[in-house]
Amino acid sequence: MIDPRLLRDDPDLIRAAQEKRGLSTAVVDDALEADSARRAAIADFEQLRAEQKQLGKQIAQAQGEEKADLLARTKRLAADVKVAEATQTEAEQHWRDAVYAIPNPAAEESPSGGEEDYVVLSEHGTPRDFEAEGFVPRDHVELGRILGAIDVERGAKVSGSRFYYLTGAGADLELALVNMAMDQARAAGFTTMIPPTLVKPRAMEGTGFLGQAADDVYRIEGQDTYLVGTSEVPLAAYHSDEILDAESLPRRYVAFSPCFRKEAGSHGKDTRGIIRVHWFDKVEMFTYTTLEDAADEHERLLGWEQEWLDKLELAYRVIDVAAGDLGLSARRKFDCEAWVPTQGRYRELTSTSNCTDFQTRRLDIRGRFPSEGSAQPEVKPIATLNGTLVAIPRTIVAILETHQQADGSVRVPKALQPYLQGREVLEPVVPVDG
RNA sequence: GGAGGUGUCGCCUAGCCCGGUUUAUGGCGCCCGCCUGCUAAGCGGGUUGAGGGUUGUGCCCUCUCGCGGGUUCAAAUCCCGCCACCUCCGCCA
Repeated sequence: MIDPRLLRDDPDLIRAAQEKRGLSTAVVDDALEADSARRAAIADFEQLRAEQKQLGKQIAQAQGEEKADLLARTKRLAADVKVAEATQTEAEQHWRDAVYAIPNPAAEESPSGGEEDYVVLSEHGTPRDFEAEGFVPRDHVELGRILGAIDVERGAKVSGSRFYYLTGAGADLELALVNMAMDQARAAGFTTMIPPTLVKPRAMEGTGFLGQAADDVYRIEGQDTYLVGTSEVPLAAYHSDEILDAESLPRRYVAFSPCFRKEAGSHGKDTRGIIRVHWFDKVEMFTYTTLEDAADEHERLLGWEQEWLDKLELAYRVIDVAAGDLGLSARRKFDCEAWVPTQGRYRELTSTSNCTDFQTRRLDIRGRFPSEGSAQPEVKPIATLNGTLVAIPRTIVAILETHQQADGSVRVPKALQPYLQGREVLEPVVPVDG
């Protein structure tokens, strides 16, 4: 959630932020109204409650007639207290709903506008010119078939559309990528994690996935439990209700986990292959740090993503995602998009978001800081950030298509070879045409 | 899944049976000060978090004893439900 004090003190700032995302400012007025209603209700209840407690103390000491008299008075008061408390509870719920509807204001640097209004920050490597090389590139589905690496037909047979099997070299490729990613993160100081991927509503809501993104989330029938779409969820909720010592920051975690997405509203998009699927495995980086350090950490996460893509010898660009295309929690987001030869365009491979204190406020995660001038430490909000290291299917798509050769084989990037039993090339397992 | 037990302000712990000066006891740890040539010991004080009011920035108030209800003038304490952990049994990879 946004800082409620900021909303109260500078609502115009939040209104401007809503407009930058292309959203209505009505929610800001709703929230302001709910806030003053809430505060009035609190003052009301607290006054009555204080009175009740005072009388209660007197009753404990009073005797006889005096006691009976006090009891009669406070009995009426008790009813009022009950009503005031209910009013307060309701007002706080209203307020919470209103404030929760407001997304994290986008960073000043984030471009205004929607999905198409991103800004390209940099380009790396050169897309291969297959025409100059004299052959027509095969797409990843065809390459996956030739290499015995991807089986989408049987995936659909067993689980439905947007499911697949990784087989043989494909499965080997996933394990190699995961191990390589984990090694890189470990070397950078991340703590490796295998988190649970079924979570309670608190974790889902706390990370901002039950708002506008709720349609994309699998819920377990008959249970208040969800399948996560990213390990960001269990990694953020990991420290919920905790106060972290400032000296322990930044805390960096890297997790391997499956991810589940309904892909509601993407009917007909990317129906071929494994670009957009209901389940995939991912290695995700996650950082808890101070608000002051968050922007720098965001750059570092981007740096690790680029290091990763460089090692895979892919051509990619980095974009600054526009405000209207940010998730609920993000203040700023960078996507790394790799060139996919048969699509003739860049596709998102990794993504890193700075969520500042949006998630930590919802999940009650704070930092304990030594305060200047005072002996007592200070408890303050902290920031969370996340970044993909490797989302398996799309990375496999980019590797197969980018490093394919005319005979249907695929060259293995040098850095990946040690993780693939030293293989330099993935060879076809079926006869190849032309 | 069944039976029993436990859950207190960073950690440990008293209080619960028998509701009311409980402003939740004591210890450990941590912080500040005193003492001291230095360190330790000793002595004194402080130390959950959230929210509201006031702007006198220091003070006042409310909430917080696993969570949620209930009883009562009043709940850590009594009642109901839930959750987590421990022990035993059952089942299971």
